[in-house]
Amino acid sequence: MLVGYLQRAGFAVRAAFDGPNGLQAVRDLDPEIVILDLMLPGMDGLEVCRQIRTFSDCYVLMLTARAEETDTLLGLSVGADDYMTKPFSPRELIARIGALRRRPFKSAAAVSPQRTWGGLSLDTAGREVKWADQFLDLTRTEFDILSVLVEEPTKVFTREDILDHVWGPGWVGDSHVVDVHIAHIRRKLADVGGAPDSIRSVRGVGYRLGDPQ
Amino acid sequence: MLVGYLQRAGFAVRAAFDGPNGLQAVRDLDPEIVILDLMLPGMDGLEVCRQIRTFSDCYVLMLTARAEETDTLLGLSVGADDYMTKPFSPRELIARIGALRRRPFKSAAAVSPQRTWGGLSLDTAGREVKWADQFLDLTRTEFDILSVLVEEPTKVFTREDILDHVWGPGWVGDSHVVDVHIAHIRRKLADVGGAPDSIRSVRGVGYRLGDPQ
DNA sequence: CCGAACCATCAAGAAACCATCAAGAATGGC
DNA sequence: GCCATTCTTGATGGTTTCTTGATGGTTCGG
Repeated sequence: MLVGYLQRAGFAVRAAFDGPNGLQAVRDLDPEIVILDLMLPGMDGLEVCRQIRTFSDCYVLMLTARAEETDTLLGLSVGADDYMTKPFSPRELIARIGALRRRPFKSAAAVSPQRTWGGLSLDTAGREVKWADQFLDLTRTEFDILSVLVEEPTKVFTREDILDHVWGPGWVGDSHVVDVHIAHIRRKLADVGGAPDSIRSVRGVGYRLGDPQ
Repeated sequence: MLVGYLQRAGFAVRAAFDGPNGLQAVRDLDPEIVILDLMLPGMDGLEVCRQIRTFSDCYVLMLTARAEETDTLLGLSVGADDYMTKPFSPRELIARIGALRRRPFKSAAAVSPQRTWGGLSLDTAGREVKWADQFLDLTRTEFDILSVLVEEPTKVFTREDILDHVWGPGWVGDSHVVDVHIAHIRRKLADVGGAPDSIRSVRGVGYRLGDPQ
């Protein structure tokens, strides 16, 4: 029945009637979307989904007869992208498929832009910094300074550059503050084993990141 | 009440107070959107929806008092495009209508039904939040804030970000309100055993969700 | 080799920030 | 119109973070 609807909606469809056959078909055809019934002969639908996820990033839409919460949670936890509870209308199925394909994110939505340089990596949206795999606990100003440096990792920034970016152009005060914050960042980096010259001083000019090793 | 909100949002609104009158109005006016309460005098909301579907393709948004699964499933199966559970915030309603109209395919599923992060899971249509398997009883604003955070769980949102999303860009007032609501959410989370840093404060910046364990 | 400029670090007071509580205002349900 | 819930504002206290000033070491030019 589903095959008919989907074909009429313009999709190329391949049906499989048990878990192992389905899995093989996914491997062979590398489809855009898999529609997977939770109740399958031969293999649990959840298991099939888990297996698919080991080699494919395609969209998986689960069908389940029972609306029990546990099912849906389980489904999502093994990597399904959406689920539907029977009975559903063909119209809704088509709509859901459309929604999946339009979804640019998937798990990628959760991944925010990261800048890395050498052992450093910082997530600007989440404001997290790591050296290798260790998180650094930086204050706001420390983080802001580091992100300025990382933005052009080979450039030397004067204290004024840094003040302009982090404090804003209107700020008045001693540019020596920058030194203090840099010292703090260095200290925290050292505490997690960061390279000693991750932040270099350029005498008479300012600061820049060290070359990555 | 709804009529007021919708009019202020720029919609032309026609209200009807029972099923038959509503149906007749839909026939007469051929509206773009129908907002339909499941609890209606004179005729069941589901029946009204089914009838509408016999002659119209307009968007149907169902309102339901209780978030019982059966209601929502039934609603979707008779051809509703989305549903909301009371109590919802007016801005949420406006947002949903906007989403409906922008949607090329019609279905509640275009908005992914559930968002989860760590032990948190929230159902955006039903406006229900759970930690593990416990429901949280959040107010509108609390729910709205949490859904903003969950939308990009690794991002730090400033208070202004949150105000813009939840209160709308025009709002004037102390951004300190956000703190208070966050405190309330935290309290309710703690009451059901939620992870202590489910919502992190990022000093000097704002708030974000904690990493899932 | 000496002095001046420069930088790193420390410490302490000042400022900013956040959590929480409480009370009045607003809102929506009946 | 009244009542209960929810929202907003204000005040307070404790904590973190920022800034400044002082001190001592280092580098570089003369």
